[in-house]
Amino acid sequence: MKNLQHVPTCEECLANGHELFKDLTPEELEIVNNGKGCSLYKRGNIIYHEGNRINGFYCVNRGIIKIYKTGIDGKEQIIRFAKWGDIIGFRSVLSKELACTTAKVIDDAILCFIPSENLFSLVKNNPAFSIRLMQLTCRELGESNNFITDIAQKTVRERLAEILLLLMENFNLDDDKVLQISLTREELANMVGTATESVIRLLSEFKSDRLIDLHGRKISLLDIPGLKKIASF
Amino acid sequence: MKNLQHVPTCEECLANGHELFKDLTPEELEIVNNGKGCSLYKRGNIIYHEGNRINGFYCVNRGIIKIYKTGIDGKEQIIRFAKWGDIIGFRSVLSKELACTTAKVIDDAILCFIPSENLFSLVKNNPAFSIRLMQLTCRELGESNNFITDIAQKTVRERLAEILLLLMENFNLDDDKVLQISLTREELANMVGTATESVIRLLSEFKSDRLIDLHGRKISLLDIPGLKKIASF
DNA sequence: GGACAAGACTGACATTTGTCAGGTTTTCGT
DNA sequence: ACGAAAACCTGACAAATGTCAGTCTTGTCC
Repeated sequence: MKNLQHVPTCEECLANGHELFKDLTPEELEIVNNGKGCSLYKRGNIIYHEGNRINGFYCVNRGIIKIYKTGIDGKEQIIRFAKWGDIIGFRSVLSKELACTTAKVIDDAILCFIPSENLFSLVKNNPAFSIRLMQLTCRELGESNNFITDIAQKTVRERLAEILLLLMENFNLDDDKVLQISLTREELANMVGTATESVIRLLSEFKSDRLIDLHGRKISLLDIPGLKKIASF
Repeated sequence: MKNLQHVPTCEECLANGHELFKDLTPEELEIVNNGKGCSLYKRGNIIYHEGNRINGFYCVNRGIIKIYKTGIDGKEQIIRFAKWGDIIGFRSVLSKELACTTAKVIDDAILCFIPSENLFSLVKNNPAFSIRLMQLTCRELGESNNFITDIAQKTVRERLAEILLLLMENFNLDDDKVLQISLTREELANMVGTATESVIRLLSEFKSDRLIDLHGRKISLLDIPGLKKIASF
């Protein structure tokens, strides 16, 4: 990957509200900052592959990454997205397993790689960091439990409405109510866990019911309460 | 819950191969052991309810607990089981969230409750414990990713075969190849994420294909390779 | 700007799975 | 051991969703 002209620093992210390293001493922060490697990734680049060993974790400085698992016949199941302030790759490092997901860039991104020795060193020397990291991991585990239950029990229609609302919460709408993340219909289907055509049909239906508007890949959410009702919140 | 005549000790579990407290000093182990409360739970007892605050976590000393989330119309989605050596309830403690699951006893159980102050104290003072707990949590997160992908992509038939094999791995077969966990058809359906009748029909089909045998609630796995083939391992 | 590939859309039809209803068997508690 | 409730089973039918094929539109690259 290309190297950067402006290398992001941990201090900048901290100043912008990044939380993971909030409890680090200045010395610890300097060690992490000096030990990291930051790279620019273009849309479509793979950060790490399912099945590979990862020797560190990544902080997302800009852009959007999709984290997915490849199932039957190579079909993707998107597990989640990562954006500024999120970290990826730590699960396999800490569990001492191979990566069980692939991370792919969907909006041009900058990621900072932090070697696993630095991660383990922080866990060993800074209990406040450990607690914060565990909090993050356990929240992700709770989200997974919700995800499992939704996929198992909700209809595709309910799920699509819910996914649109979750995307709104995570990535916001602009002034025209357009979702600030651009996904193919296939990617939406890979989040819902259904066939691409099912998503296309339901989006058309939502459009004709005036719940959303569609312009190419752009999706405007016109009726949030209506979508919430369908999503069975 | 009833109190016990024989109170299990942490030392006994350690001697039997329990791993979570493996890195504790003798002093730390004594504090945990003295601070815990052990109770007997009968089949059907609830250990903790979804939505409640939990002020500690539980070590399972004997018996089997099902961990489930309640979805639409009160339908359960079983997330996993816990048996001897497993811990439950730590996720909500560490994430500082309410419990997102319910834990219910399916085989009479003994559980030891460890207060959250002791958990946080260990994390603060024993980095090896922290690393071990994080490893455990991250492995569970990896399993969740698999679960999500399977539910989304596999047919109910594939999933049922897979669930039977997972139950075999976790709870073993006896000499007659009978699964050593007793579940209703509804519970199996709540693991697969499908209707009870679908499970019943598929079990009948597996039986007539000589993959399994059924005697009341007892399920014998007769053809492991056949089940693995169906499960798309 | 043009060409081509990828993605989006639609309809027809097939398959899978769920719901409902009724009857049978097993489990559980006394 | 008995009775009641829970669980299991089965068939018919409905609903949801997937697959396939063909056409149209958008995005990307030169």
